[in-house]
This record gives sequence, C-alpha cells and structure tokens, in this order.
Amino acid sequence: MGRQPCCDKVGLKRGPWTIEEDHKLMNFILNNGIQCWRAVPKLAGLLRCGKSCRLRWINYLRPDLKRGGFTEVEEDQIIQLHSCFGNRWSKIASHFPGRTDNEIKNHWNTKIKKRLKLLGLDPFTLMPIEQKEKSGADKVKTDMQPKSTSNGSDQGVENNKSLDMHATVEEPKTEEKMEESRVKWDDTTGFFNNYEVLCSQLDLGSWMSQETKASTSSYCSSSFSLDDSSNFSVDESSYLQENSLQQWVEGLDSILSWDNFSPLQKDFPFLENRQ
DNA sequence: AACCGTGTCAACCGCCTTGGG
DNA sequence: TCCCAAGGCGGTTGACACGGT
Repeated sequence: MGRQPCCDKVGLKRGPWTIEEDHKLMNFILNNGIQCWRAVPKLAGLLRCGKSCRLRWINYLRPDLKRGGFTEVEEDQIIQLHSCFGNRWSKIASHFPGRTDNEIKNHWNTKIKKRLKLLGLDPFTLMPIEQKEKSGADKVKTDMQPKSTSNGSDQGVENNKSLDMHATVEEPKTEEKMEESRVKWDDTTGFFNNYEVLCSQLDLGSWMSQETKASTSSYCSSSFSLDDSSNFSVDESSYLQENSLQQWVEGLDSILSWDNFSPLQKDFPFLENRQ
C-alpha cells in the first residue's frame, strides 16, 4: 500500500493553470483571504487540490513577487547563502523578498551550478575541483551533501569569518543566528574566495551581466515589491493600497491576458482603463 | 522543413514539520 | 503524550522553447 494522497484527487485537474483558473484563484484570495488551503479550491470553484492552489499562488500569483532574471548581485548572494545553508531553498529565498524558493532552486540548478563547474569549482563546496580530486575519497563524500545537513563540529563560527567580507549578505537576525550556529561546517566552507578570485580573473561579472541584462530589462522595470513583502498575508489584503495593487497588475500585464480579467473591474476600478 | 539535443521552469510528488485536539 | 490533518519543503519530472544540423 502506498502513501495516501494528500487529498482526494479523483476528478481533479492537473498540469498548467489556465488564465481562467488563475483568475478564479486570485479573485477568491483577494476577496476572502486564505483560511485553509484545502478549502480554497472548493470555495473558489476550482478542480485543483489545495496544495496546487497554494503553489500557484506562492510561485506565480502572489502580489509581491519580483519577476525577471536574477541580477549579478543576487547570484552572488545565492552562492554565498548556498555555501551556508546548502539546498535549503526556502531559507535562501527568505533573504530575497519577492523571490520564491522554487525560482532560486531552478536558477541554481540550471545556471549557477553550471557556471561554477565551468569555473572549475565544486558547486557545493566552492572548492576547486582539481584540488578536491587530489584530496582523496573522503572529501568526495562531503561534496555529495550540503554542509548544512552534515553532522560536523562547530568549526562553522570560525569559517564563517570568510563570509563576513561580503557585506551584501545581511547579518542573520536572532533566530537565524541561532539557526546558523547549528549549521555545521567543514573545512571547505571558506573556499568561497576561490569563486571571487576566478570571477575577477575571468571577468565573469561582465559575462553574467551581459547574459542577464536581456532577460531582466524587460521585466525589472515593471517589477516591484511591497515593503514587508516577506510577511505579506492575504488575510490583510484589505490593507493593500490601490496603487500597490495597480503596480502588481502592471507587473502581471506582460504575462496574463487582461481580457480575461474584466470581471475584476467591479472590485478594482482602476482595471477599467486597461486593454 | 524536419528532426534532435539542450535549457528552462512550472508543477507535481512524497516526506517532514507543525499545531490543534 | 499521541494522533492526525494541513502546511511546508526539496527533489524531480515533463512540457515547451529554442538553436543547431
């Protein structure tokens, strides 16, 4: 017997979301908030499971999402944070208001990982691959896992100093500090420096920005985030200022066809001017 | 034009965590 | 303390786009 599905999947729709479904979900959440994800699809008239709705909202429809490619600075921060937290994407994403863990995970797997390999660095340890090969089989074992999940000693505090040089990473808040003190480190943590050295040698910065410019420029101009985006709660949707919502609408403009959103006009009059 | 390989990313799956009873 | 439901999370998959041949 396999594990029971998270919800009754009989008759539920799967696959890509249609604009109509997006509309229903968005409309429902903006009007009612979220009390229980399991109840959302029923109440919103969707043939989806609650998890699917939650994911769609968090990764795509949420008003505070920042759209567009990652900047060079963001990529730099992701690499640093990944060296601290490993594959704990939600933890990493919490440092990037408006970015989702899924987005960061995808970006890491498709872009950053490859670039680091191209630079001859191991993506997990930021250690030069040649050096790693020399250092024997024991090391290979650690390369397979992010440091945060290994059960090492407390040398992390010591090694963390190497990251302090990078002022772009915020000092973790009290809770995070406690969490980080639990994060285990090995002797490769400090090798983030290798990445920087190689970047400067190969002028990776300009290379990255060349590539990211094209993808970011079209979106960044319309992207935005709410002041306290990381804590955005739909229950408080009424606090949304009309202009903030309008910004969100503008951000979505390039993605969704607003022909399908005309029913929203009664709730958000500024939509009338669109199309 | 057709095919193939590769890259990207939205969405799903299933395990883990949390909170309420 | 235990159990269960629901939410959260990370790994993985598959559809689609795009470039090369």
